[in-house]
Amino acid sequence: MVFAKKGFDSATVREICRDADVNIAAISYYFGDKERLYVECLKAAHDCADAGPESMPSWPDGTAAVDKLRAFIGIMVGRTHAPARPTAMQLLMREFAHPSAAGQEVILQYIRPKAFRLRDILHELLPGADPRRLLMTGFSVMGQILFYRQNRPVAELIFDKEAVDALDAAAVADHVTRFTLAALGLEPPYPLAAAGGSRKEEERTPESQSPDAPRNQI
Amino acid sequence: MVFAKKGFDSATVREICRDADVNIAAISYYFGDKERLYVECLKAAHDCADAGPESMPSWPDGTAAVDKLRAFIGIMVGRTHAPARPTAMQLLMREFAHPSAAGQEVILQYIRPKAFRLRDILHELLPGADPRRLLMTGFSVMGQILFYRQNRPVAELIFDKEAVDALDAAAVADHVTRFTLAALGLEPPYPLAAAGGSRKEEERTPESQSPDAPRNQI
DNA sequence: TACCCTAGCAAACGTTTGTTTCACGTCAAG
DNA sequence: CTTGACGTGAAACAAACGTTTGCTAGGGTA
Repeated sequence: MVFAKKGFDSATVREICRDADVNIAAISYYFGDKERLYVECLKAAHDCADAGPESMPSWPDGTAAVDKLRAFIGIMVGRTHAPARPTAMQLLMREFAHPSAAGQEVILQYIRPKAFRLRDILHELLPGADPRRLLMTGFSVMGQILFYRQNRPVAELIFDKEAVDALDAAAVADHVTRFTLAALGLEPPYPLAAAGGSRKEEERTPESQSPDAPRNQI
Repeated sequence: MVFAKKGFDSATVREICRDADVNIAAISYYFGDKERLYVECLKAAHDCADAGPESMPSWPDGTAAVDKLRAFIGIMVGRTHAPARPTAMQLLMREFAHPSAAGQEVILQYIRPKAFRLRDILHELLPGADPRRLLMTGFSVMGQILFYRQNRPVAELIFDKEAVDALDAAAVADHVTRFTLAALGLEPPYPLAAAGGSRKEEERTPESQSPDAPRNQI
């Protein structure tokens, strides 16, 4: 998708049509104009990013809050770090950074439930925390997760590209989970737990988490 | 600056010149073309963002690593959260998210020293940690800090705008510092240290408390 | 056959883009 | 006073933009 790579303004209808092998007039015919095509792309991207092998599960009643947080982080890292549809996620993230009036609603619909889900988990985890701290704690979790998507190009420039690329979804999810749980006092401090050497390097998940997923362009 | 608000492609030379009260031909006369003007803007933004009342200090020899981290976080939060030159920081962050070939060098020059500084501090703080974990820990710190700049629009959409705006630089810096130090086991766990007594259960959770409601279509 | 409607295409539309041109004003040096 | 370099503003430029137009098939209906 050209919109995902270049953004709304930089993407031209001619390039989009050349890429999709359709005639220029088709955009006007089917969508009306460029902006309405963009909105439809956003909706499609939202549907793509939201669907997947694992949606946000509704846990069994007895699930411990810590496990919920663990699962939440794992899913969110998987979604953003190695999404089934990279271009769809890229398009959403672009709107994320610079929301346009067109995509505001779509973004809200996509993000809001997850934000509330995280806050509910944290609230269950820290019953006594005031809302302000709850909010910032959620931001700390999401900030860690989103960093790898939003700042990866810069990180690869500054450090070794290979070292950054070696951080796969499983490693990142594990790190963020431990870091967060340790910060909340729900697990031993991070470096001490790691110094024991119990951490196995072999448990990385195979990167093809959905080998049969249709990978067509939006 | 029009570039900061709209990005390179969306900003037109006519709007830039109208905004700056100069003639269109002046751009060609002084800079050559639009792109070289953009590079000069980036350099100027870098100079603006780097200068300030407190540059990155060189601490006295005896400074404890914890205090260095505290100061680092405080400075970075202050720079990104309430920068002296908002538009300059906005322009840098735009390049940050979508680096162009033009601005790559400028960005590297601006960010790289700070990244290494943070890693040195963390290395001093955690002598035994392997590089991989050191890297991710630095990302966790920077992710928390950058979240408030890169995702503020979305956060304001999802939660109360006032609640998000109430998180000033000092509060964010304090939170990130405590969260990080607790995660590293260098301070007591965060919620315990903070649980002074604000035990208010009647916080405003806007109707998000429907655990298995069908509206949750994630 | 005659008619209508939809889908799709090439070409052209008017506008806006970044850039260039050129005449004019300024001012210090010769 | 003349000269020439410098800076500036209005206009013009080709190219590219999003959008519209007019036309051609093709299939269903009466």
